[in-house]
Amino acid sequence: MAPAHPTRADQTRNRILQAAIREFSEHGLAGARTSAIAAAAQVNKALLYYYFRDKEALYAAALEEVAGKVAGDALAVLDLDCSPGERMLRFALQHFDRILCQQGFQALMQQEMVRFREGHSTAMPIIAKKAFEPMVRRVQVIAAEGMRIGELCDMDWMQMMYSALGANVFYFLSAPMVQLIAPFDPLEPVAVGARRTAGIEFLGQALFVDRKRGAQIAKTVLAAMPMPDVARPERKTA
Amino acid sequence: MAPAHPTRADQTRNRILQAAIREFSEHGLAGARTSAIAAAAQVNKALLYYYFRDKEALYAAALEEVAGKVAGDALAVLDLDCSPGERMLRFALQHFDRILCQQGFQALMQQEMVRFREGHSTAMPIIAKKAFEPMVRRVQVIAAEGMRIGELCDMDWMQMMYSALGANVFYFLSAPMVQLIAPFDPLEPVAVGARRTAGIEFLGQALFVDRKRGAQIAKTVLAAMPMPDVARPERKTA
DNA sequence: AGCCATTTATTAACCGTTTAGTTAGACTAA
DNA sequence: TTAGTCTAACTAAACGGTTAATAAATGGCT
Repeated sequence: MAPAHPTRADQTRNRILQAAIREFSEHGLAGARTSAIAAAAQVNKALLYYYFRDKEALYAAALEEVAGKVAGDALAVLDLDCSPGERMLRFALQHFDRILCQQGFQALMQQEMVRFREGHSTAMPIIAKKAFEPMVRRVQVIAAEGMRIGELCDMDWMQMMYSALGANVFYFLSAPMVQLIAPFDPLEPVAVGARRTAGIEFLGQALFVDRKRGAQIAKTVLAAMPMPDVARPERKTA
Repeated sequence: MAPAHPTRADQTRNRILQAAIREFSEHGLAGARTSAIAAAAQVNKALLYYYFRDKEALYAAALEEVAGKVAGDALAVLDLDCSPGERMLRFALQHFDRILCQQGFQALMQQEMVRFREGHSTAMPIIAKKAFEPMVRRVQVIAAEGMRIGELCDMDWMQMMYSALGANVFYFLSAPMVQLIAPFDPLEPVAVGARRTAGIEFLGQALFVDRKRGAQIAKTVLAAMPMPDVARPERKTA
């Protein structure tokens, strides 16, 4: 995958891909401009068509790039050596941090889900099978294990996923709207940190048979996984 | 607002608006075609510009139309005459049913949130203030009341909202992907019904101080609010 | 009621710009 | 030299938006 000697061409191709991820996540497939991608990658527009068949192929490649990275990270967390409940909380927290750090990815996926529901989209099936299916399968066995040993409440494992991840997605999804009607900025580090803590503590209360134990594990996980610096100064008004 | 005699012009304008809601929710602002909207509304393209300044103004009008309806429905539920905890569960359930019935609205909002985060969008501030702020405020006082009387767990009320609504949004948002990797279709009525029940029962367990009472109320609410028929046969392959 | 003047609603045809995509050829490192 | 990269210049089509002309209401006046 990653060659020892990234040739000049490889670097160029990658510059294009990174620029594409940015442009597509900000404007969607239809809204993205190929000329903008070329400019951001500092190449001629024709070069996009040298490396990728057309706009849609470039879009699919961008999607695949981010999805692969995400699934890899997630699987690593799910295979840690600790109790199923703790792995679940770690999984949820990592999910939160990923959205926090790579909001581009999240925007990309959201738009693609809408697009796919309408019947367009060809990339989804591929990344679903390749990246997300293994991850979801893993969560399923962990949830089952946690219930079997009496650590986690007996409930549908999918329900557990929806509870664990839904609030994360929704927090960032609704942030722009909350910014407008709340007296604070939900994307400010202090607010993000509070929400991050609250989310995990909530899962500790909601998922575990023993709420005391849930609170304990939540504390452990939060201590073990400090909030990453989000090095994005946001240039909205520019 | 709604005149006793909707004139011919009013009907036309409304046809355009409905067509716009559909087209924009399926393709986004950039992807939507004004000619497609005109065709769907069975009018000449120039009529769009007779009733609305430009494409973006039409988009804003479509957004405002759906947001207004949503907020109205939600406020009605929040003012029912029952305990704060029950109102919260009813609110969450109605939120679920709304997404189920009006998936177009949800797609529209999601895309707009992404768009707004990137700095574009002019419609968001208006619909935020007019439609969503009153709703959120109402939830806040209900949550506070529920905690004060010892019915609901003591937690940040925003956290409560994120938990209650996040899973709903996430369920439908992720449905296209789940369709690809799960052995069942999450949008099939039986799956939707199961998830609907599970979500409310989960909140009954997670939000209430007394889990028994939470389960009881969840059962009551589910009985009082039967799942609506979703009269959308889906024509994806067409 | 019936007729005309004025406004409102609607359309066919068109225009300028933007956009994805192409071509023909130049540069560069082995 | 030559295969692999890369670009300036171009094209054809699509798109948002306009215009000028027409059809349908509306409201007064007799």
